[in-house]
Amino acid sequence: MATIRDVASRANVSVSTASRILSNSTKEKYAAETRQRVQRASAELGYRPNFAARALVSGKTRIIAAIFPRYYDSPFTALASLQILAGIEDYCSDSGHHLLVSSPKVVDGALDGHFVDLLSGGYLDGIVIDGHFNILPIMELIAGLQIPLVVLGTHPYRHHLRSDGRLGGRLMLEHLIDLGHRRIGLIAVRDIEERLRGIEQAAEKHGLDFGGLPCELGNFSAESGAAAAERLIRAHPDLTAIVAFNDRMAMGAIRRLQSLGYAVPQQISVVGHDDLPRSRDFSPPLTTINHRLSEWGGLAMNMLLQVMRGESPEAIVLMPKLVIRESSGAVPEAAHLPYCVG
Amino acid sequence: MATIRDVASRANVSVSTASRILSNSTKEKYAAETRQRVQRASAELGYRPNFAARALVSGKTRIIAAIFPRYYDSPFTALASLQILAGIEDYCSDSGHHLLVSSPKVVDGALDGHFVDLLSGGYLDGIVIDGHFNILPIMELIAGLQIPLVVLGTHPYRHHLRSDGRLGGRLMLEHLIDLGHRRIGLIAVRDIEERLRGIEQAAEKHGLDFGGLPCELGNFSAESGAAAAERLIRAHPDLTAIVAFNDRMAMGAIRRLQSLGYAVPQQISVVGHDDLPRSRDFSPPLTTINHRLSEWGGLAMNMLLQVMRGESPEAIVLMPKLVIRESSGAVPEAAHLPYCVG
DNA sequence: TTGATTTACGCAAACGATTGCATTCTGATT
DNA sequence: AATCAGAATGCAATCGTTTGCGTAAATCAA
Repeated sequence: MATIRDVASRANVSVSTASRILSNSTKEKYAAETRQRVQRASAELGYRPNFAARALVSGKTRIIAAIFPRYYDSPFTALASLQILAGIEDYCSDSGHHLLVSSPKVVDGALDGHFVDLLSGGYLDGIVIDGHFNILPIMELIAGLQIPLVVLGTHPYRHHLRSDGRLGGRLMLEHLIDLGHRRIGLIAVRDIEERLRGIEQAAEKHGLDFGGLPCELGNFSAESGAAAAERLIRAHPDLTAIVAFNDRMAMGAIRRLQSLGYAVPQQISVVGHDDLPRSRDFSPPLTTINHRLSEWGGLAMNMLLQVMRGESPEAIVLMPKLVIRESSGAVPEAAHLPYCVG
Repeated sequence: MATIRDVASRANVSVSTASRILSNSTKEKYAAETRQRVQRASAELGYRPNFAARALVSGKTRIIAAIFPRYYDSPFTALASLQILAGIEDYCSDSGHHLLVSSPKVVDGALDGHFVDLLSGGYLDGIVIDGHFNILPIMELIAGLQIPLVVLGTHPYRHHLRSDGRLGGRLMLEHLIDLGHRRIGLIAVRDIEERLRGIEQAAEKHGLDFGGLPCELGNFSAESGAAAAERLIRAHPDLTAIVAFNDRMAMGAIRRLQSLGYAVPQQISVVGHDDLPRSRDFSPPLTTINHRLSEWGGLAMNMLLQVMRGESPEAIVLMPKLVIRESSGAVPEAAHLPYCVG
């Protein structure tokens, strides 16, 4: 590979002259003729500055990392991660940066050496980290290194970006309430506190007894959703609607309900959460909550660039959107009978 | 950040001694006591070698790139890319490397400067590139740079890894033939040559007139699959099976067939291709071809490491697997009637 | 005792860029 | 003629490592 020395000697100038001309330094004046000679020599040799040398003197690598901590065994397998990643990548190259992805294993709060090397070795100019789970050990490490950082998710950090989880919960329940539902079952998941609080909020606002809502736990999977739905409907045959904490569980629930003979949404409505691509093609198409994931990457990257410039951007809290499709409908007439008769 | 100079002076040794001890150079002998002093100083200061300095002298960055060229506007949105990426990431950190992802835009065979910088600037120790589309311009650039490379897909390169597309096609059709189907429609896609050849091969082997198979074109989307299926069944009401070139089109086809009053698989069988995660949960669960994508990342990374060590590993051609589920079944009795009666 | 080895470590030159501080040159001004 | 300003360019230090080679001290063989 041609070095700047080669360019300089081919253009009959000193290395420093070549360097300044090639980096478009406007501070120094150079004769137009000299500029041309250097540019031409550079082009002829196909010169590309060596990135390591540059990084060494400037302290900048133009590399940005997207960190998706891995707690169980799964890396960034979730579709959400991919969407975010794609968004970041887009803006990354637009701003002249390269994107490095890392899924460090966090075992008992200890970070593996390889990952510490990445952060402490000066590889990175900036970081976007998925903070939907516990990232304390990583945050501490980064704090000591002063690397510009943006956190995605609920982790409290000055520069962060998240969706309003509580609003997400509220929208789900209020939608059902608006449709006339009162006997509503929950398929929840541990550690999704905000979403539950949103549901509580909506319940209280509309005079529903939150504590009295039947609730079963799932683990995100379709299978767990199916099982939970079956437990719910067996214990409470009068339910007219179910709120599932994610789309996969909602889909599992719907399939199970259907095979138990319930029509969705004619007899029972189901609303999900996350708006997976497939939720639109599901039958029936799923009513769900969209967290605008496709915007995250761009927004995060934009925020990070600001931090890197030394600015101090405000945290961003995105409003999720209710996506009404066909898995939710008005309360069936029969369901009103108990009220009419009793 | 502490430099090796700090470590050296704290341990009262020269920089070179510190360097050699810290990098576990076995060539030189050092007193056990000296070793300890250096190690301790390093630990106390939290020393981490500066990666740029290292890269500058060694010429190695320990960074590997996964390149997913972007032709239309979509980057690595496809689930397949994600699976592969996850696999690569896994093995990457195991071997002490970091993973950088890049989705260069290729416009009229021209590469953007930012991407050229990445390759020519010495950022990378190795590359895994998705070669399912035309990557000639990128390949040329890499060739001139001598960067160890592994190609994923059909691009002919010494070190490559791909799935046997022809076998994938054969398995689909043979499965249907085994079930007794003879009147089979195709929902194909342009530029997927091998898969079609596999189908042709299977047809001829079993005495079916390949040229006579009804065929409609789709564009990968569920919607296009639905439309193609409708055209097929209207033009050829006697079809008992449909081969779709991917799962999304297969699902679209099934939904459309169902809404047209056909039972799948009782009246008509449908087989897809790719084995998406959702295909298992579809109703009916899809019979499809699995290309073992989850193995790709690991295999590619392993091959790349060999190339980086100067070895010359053989190309790998993976055998896809037929996954039989419930969207395909035996030929309906009625379909045999024409043969019996005629 | 002397010369040859070995052991344990330090000196200093790379690697390829950037950049503060000269230095040279050309006119213009006094 | 001397001085000076500014334009155009070069010198050399620097970033933090690695590594070839040199060297002092200790050990050993004869």
